[in-house]
Amino acid sequence: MSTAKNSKPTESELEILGILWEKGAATVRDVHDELSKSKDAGYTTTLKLMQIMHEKGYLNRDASSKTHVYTAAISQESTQQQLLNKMIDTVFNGSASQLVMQALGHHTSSKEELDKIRQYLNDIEDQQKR
Amino acid sequence: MSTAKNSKPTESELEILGILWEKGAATVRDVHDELSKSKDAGYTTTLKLMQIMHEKGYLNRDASSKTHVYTAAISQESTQQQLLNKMIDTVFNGSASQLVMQALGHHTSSKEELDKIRQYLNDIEDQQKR
DNA sequence: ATTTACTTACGAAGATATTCGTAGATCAAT
DNA sequence: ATTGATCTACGAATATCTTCGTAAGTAAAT
Repeated sequence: MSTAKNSKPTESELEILGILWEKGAATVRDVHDELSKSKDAGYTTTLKLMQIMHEKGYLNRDASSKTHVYTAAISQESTQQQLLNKMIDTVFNGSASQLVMQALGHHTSSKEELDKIRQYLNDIEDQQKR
Repeated sequence: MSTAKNSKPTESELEILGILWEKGAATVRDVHDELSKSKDAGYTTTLKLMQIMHEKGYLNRDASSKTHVYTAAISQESTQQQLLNKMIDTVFNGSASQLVMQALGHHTSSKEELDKIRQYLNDIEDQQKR
């Protein structure tokens, strides 16, 4: 069986998922308008994509009114994890910490963010002790 | 202009790049044998892929002898960065630290690795002070 | 010189992702 | 009731990725 969880959204699908994760629920029009800010695509293109995503199980659809309302059917977190795992595996030789350092090295992070990560490291270590 | 640096290798291309990053230089045969351990593909498939990658500028080719010798034309680090940036952008709402924590949370890391990351955090902070 | 075992080049089929035109439904405003 | 705006459904064109068969070249072994 191939659930929505373990297959991999395409690039375009991720853009749409991103919008839905942010908005919660949205119509094709909502998504399309948002998408148009950064991209140039026809309305029916967005529609078609969202229909396909619904078929694949990535999106829920409320079709009770004429204008359908969509929500993401897969969580942002599980999708992030999915993609991270694959990336660690294929591009970072299986080393999560290598990925972490690379990510930190080229992004200016505020002191607050860095502290938050430190705190997180401590939490992990505590948890592993038990 | 679209240099090799800012476009994105496909899944199959990444597998080949991974092998070349590790081996340094290799023939199609070398790569194919390595690939065959985890995958099931014909020799000419690997050949074709590597030819295309050469056209795209991902690979260098030494064709001075009958059997050509390839090396990666794009560095592992820049490719990692490229993919990370895109991922942070599209899936992690632009927050590198969010990605970092997600990556750490679901991978058991040794104390040594965690310490290495702490050290890294300190280095970054030092650098940003100046 | 012929055979054998490789190699590259080429073209095309197959699979998947992306794009969009057109038709038909729905509904509000005239 | 007709018009106009907006929606979904559908099918098909286009683009991109992946796969592999076949031909032709090269070199070593017989």
